[in-house]
Amino acid sequence: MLYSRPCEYAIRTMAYLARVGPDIRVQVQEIAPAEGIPAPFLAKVLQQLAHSNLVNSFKGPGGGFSLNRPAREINLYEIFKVVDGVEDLDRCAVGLAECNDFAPCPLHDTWKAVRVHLLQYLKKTSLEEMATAVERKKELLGKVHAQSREKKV
Amino acid sequence: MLYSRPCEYAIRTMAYLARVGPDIRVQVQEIAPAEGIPAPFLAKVLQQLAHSNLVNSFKGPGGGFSLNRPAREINLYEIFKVVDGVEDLDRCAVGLAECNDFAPCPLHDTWKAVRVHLLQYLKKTSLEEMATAVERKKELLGKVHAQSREKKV
DNA sequence: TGTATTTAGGACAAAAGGCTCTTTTTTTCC
DNA sequence: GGAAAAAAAGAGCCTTTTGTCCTAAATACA
Repeated sequence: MLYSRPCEYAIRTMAYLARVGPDIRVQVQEIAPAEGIPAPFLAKVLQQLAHSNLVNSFKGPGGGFSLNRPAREINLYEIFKVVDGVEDLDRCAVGLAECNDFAPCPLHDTWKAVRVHLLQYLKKTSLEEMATAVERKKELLGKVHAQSREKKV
Repeated sequence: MLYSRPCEYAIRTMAYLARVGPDIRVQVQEIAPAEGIPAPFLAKVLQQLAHSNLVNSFKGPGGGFSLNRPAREINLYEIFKVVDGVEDLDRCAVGLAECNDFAPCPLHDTWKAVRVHLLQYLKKTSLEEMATAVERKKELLGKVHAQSREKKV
């Protein structure tokens, strides 16, 4: 509805990385089953995130992915922009060609307001907040996975 | 972004029918080029609208499609509901499973507000308003087509 | 009654999105 | 240096969406 499947996967995966902590390398094989995402497909998404410097990737034994910056400094809008692009949001909500502020469609102002609202929210919501919220939710749902990891730099 | 292509076509086509007036039969062959919609595909969409009793269809010479009710009494939500269905709107905006008011995702409240906002707008915007707005827009853009038609009942 | 016109409806085609598989490259560790 | 581990890269498949085509049915009108 709001964004594509790869983008949804990207957000959830980055929230996962945020939860395990900075500089912790996590492999596709761990994230995919934990988040219920097809592993080979997730690999593609992570590749894209790595190209955009949202995550770091490390090959070889002990390799994996980690956040490039602290979760606090990454907002959802960045992820959205990288994966889905932002062009569609400028389309007229009812698909009328050449819809703009000068010659608006009946939905124009409403849609514009909605759009601005959403974008602002995406921009001001950090991955850290997102991760916290997800964690809280999992606790509520009784789905806590205890996992131990080794810290690397 | 907001809704599917068939739905976009449906709204534009019904606005077209609203503009030509009640009880005027218009053929696919007229609407399609005027609105830049592939004719065979539009025929399908109109079929669907006819099944849902949003438009009347008439076969044979002098046939075509017309609105079933006055444009003032049709709102955009009805069209949206018939063509796209309304189920997707209930999904979590960030695709988190089991997102609900009890265990919300960070976007939950925002997305919910956006959704309500949009639905209300679709419900309160009539096809008549839509048609008027489109007409005004076309005038502004200097795209006025003069057309004469014969009125039938 | 016959013919032209127009929608109805089913089957098919193309494009896009989502997903998989295999091979290559890089890295670690022995 | 060699073996194993992990991501990178690219080719290919499946499903959904979008769009096309063809034949049948209904209607108006001569």
